[in-house]
Amino acid sequence: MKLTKTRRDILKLYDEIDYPLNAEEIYNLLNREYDLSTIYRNLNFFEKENILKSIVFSDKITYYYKPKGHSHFIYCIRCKKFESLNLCFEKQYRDYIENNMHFKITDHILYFEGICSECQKEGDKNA
Amino acid sequence: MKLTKTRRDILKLYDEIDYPLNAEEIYNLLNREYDLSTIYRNLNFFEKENILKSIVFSDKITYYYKPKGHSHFIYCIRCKKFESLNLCFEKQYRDYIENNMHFKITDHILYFEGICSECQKEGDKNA
DNA sequence: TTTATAATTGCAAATGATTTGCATTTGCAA
DNA sequence: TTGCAAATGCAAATCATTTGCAATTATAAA
Repeated sequence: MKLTKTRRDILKLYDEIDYPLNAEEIYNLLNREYDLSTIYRNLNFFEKENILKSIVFSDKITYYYKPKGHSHFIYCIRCKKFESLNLCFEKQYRDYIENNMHFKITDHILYFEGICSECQKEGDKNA
Repeated sequence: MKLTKTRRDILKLYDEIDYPLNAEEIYNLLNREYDLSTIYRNLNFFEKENILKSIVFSDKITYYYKPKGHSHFIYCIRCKKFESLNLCFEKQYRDYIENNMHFKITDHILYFEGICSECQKEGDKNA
């Protein structure tokens, strides 16, 4: 892999940020210094290389995150922020699926959506 | 809600089919009798009315399914077919998230992707 | 260090799924 | 049966994402 400035900058972002980002957000976080298509190309590249993983939330936009351990998220549909979910029954699912359904699992996606505690307070005020 | 022929036909489809379908598939299953935009409008309508639920798999296309009990799926990335997953730790997740993270959950998505047992056999032959 | 070259970039234009405007049609309540 | 809001078909628009191409750049070999 050719380590270009664009790639270095994207990866640096993900050193600091452990929640999913979409292409537009990355484009802006890097001060629009690189072409959006270049961002897209690199995100695809990183996904192919298993450096990043993608996920689509209810807004139907693709987000990319750096997988670490069990990466599951809760997405606040009001403030659009993520929290990590540190609870995972993946092993139980995997055992069940592989043993009883004879499926060879390549990927799994789990996320929750809702309203975070902060936004619930806001809601009390505004509602 | 106005029960039009289009809507009746779409709902009839979902009486027989319990796995996710995308707009194009529904359009074809109904013999292209209705406009694609009408299909889309109705799928959106059904989702708003909580009659259908949508999910995006790795092909980045929106699929709609009729939720019944715990609707989780395993998607075969080779033959593009679905199987239902009858195992769900939703309650455990929900309790944890609501009690420890004080999130009010509105939705959750769980699915696995991989290669079904049939396609694994095919793979043996072709590979 | 310079050079060769394949990979990467920027820009503009294309794509594909999905949405929308508008004139016409259709369910359904009165 | 009629009136009207809601739903439809069609064409055009939109939005995220991808692609073609000529110019640039990172890296490995000389």
